[in-house]
Amino acid sequence: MKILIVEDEIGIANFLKQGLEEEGYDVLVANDGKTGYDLALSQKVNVILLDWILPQMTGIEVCKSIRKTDSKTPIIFLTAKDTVQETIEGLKAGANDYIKKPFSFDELVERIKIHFRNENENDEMSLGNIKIIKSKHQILVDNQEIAFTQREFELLGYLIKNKGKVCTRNQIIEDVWDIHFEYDTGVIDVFMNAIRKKLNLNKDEELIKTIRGVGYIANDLN
Amino acid sequence: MKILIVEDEIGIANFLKQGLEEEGYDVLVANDGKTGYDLALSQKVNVILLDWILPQMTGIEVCKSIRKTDSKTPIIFLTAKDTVQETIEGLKAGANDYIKKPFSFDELVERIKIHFRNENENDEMSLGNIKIIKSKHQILVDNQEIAFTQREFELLGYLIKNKGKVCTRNQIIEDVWDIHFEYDTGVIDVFMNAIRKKLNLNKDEELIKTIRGVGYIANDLN
DNA sequence: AATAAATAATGAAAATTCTAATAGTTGAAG
DNA sequence: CTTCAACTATTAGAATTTTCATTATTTATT
Repeated sequence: MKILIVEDEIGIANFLKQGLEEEGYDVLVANDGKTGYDLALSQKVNVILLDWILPQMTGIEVCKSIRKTDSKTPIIFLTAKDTVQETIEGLKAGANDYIKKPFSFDELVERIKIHFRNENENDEMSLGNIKIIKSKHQILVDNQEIAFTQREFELLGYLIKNKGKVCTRNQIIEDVWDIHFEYDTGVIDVFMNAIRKKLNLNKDEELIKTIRGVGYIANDLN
Repeated sequence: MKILIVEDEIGIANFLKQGLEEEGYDVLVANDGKTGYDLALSQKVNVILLDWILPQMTGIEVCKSIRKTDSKTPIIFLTAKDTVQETIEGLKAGANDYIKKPFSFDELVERIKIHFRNENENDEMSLGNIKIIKSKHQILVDNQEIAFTQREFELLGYLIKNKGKVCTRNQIIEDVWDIHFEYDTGVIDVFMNAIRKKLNLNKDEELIKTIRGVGYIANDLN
């Protein structure tokens, strides 16, 4: 998890860098707007902390320029410009949050974490003797790898991520198939069948259960 | 775009409701925590504005309960509890933003818009004589519909959404194929070929160009 | 200008995904 | 306890997606 700090006051930059490194983040510092802009586009950065008043390019300019090519990376303004007008200008430039100096470091950390919540989704998850490793695209049953296709992998991953909760067919179509228009299909059942076959589960086993009229649920048996 | 307001002070709730409706949002109001929680789960809401002090369930309880089953819908605390401690508690409960009363209505609107940026992606887009309508899953060339498969549709849509910018093969695999693990493939080229055939474009036409060594770009010709 | 090396386009076969039809189950109503 | 209706599982075949090999094109080098 890499954070880019764009801040010209060395003292503040160092204070932030040290604090965030203690929190376990990789930190990159740029002391002027132009360098910040270049780093934002060239490095894979997860969050950008941006001052407003900077040499070379202002924070607003940096923010707008980044947004021209990258609409996703979260940008947090961190500035002494504290009027409502300025806050709105910063947000309109494409920022995701706007924190006024002086700020609480703990609150900053918490506001940074908001943007990591999704990326933090566990790379490794397990359900009974099944283990799933997203980054390697692997599924192990009793430490033995079993080949899963893309869709099978995603569907099983989704059920395990939500283990203990019922996943409705609608939720599955939305979240796994990413289909947001009206669509009537029986494809989920077909894939559940394929997954159960590969895992050697028959349909009355507790590990993955059918909830009649609703959907499916994965259960850790403790 | 539907906003749920969970607020027990009728005056504030009405003020917010009216203001947000003028901004063009659909607004739903709950006057106590329990009702708010029920509505949040039963209705398809895009953003939730949450007060802290509420009858039945506190905002914190509502927030935590929603997050148990719904980890996505943005929750914005809107409260008079203004200490750093409380802000952090609110954010840790799963909120996405924390605005202290009294607040500027304009700033609230701007902070709400942050969460709509992604969903606001244009339903209709065009490139030259090509028109794409996401909600209907349609592609029209000179007002004549042409059948596209799912992947073809998504890839062309991605290029048009980013028209004027080069899309690298890596970006395309990440954003269109949603593949985040190491993966070497030539599948993009195959689909570009299929798309060009359907659109009757040969490879040196300006509308969709190959950028050698990088990827592809869609260009509006003006 | 000729050649080689790298990259892209293309076609066809393989694999996956999806549809649609059939068989099997479940649970409610009588 | 049966019967029926609604839902789920399973299968096979159709459509889409992906891989892989071949051909074509571009760029750099001689």
